[in-house]
Amino acid sequence: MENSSHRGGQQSNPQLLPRYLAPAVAAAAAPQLEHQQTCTTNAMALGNLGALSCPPALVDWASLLLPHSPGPLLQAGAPQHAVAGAGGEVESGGDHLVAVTGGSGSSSTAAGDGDKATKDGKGGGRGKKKASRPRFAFQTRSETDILDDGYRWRKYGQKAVKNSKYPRSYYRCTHHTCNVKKQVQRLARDEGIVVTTYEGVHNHPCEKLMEALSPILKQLQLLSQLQCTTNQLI
DNA sequence: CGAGTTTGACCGGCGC
DNA sequence: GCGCCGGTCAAACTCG
Repeated sequence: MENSSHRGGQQSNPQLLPRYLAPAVAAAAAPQLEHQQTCTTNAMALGNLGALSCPPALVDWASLLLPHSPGPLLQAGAPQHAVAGAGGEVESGGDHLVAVTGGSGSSSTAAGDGDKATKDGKGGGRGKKKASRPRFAFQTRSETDILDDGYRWRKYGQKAVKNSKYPRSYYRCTHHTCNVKKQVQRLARDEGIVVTTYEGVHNHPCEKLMEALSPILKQLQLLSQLQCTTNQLI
């Protein structure tokens, strides 16, 4: 039906340049933002690289490649629209996006960190107990519902949501050891805005990001090696 | 044939 | 206790 645009697991968003970089940053940054914290404008702006005017110079790219690397990913920019709705609500912010996070909020997501515990029959582990996982929501102004954030997602459900003519889609990271989920929903009052909510922390590097950055990292390595040898010669 | 999507059903939480 | 609603499951289906 809808969402058929991302068949094959690859989501595409034509408006993003290195498309996977942008949301990947946001996604990777998500874990850094603990509950009830907010994102910086830059972090959010990264959600739409097409409109990104200043390069994310302060982004610690290397840390992005590490699933759990600590430290600030994005440091620039003053917080713009820090919306902290209780329960991880998302509010319309600037032109592009605004992030919000919240602990567990009203979500009844189960799946603590180890996936469904047991399956007692059909729908066994459903909605066990709310385990508060890091949640991170942001909005993007996009014509396509799906952001290509560099990770591979598998859709496992779609629901019509009350007070919204647009359904909410549920995705899970396809990485076997990773149980990060995300919800995608188009805003009812502004259909140009797509709200993406990430839940959980990827415990693996972003494939596309690695793929894209590896040549650059390689070059950097070579350069530093070269510099070392020249320093020794001098 | 494997991987991913669709979709109806199921289940638990929550408000009344 | 009941009904609503959101989140998840899983069979059926599609696609490469």
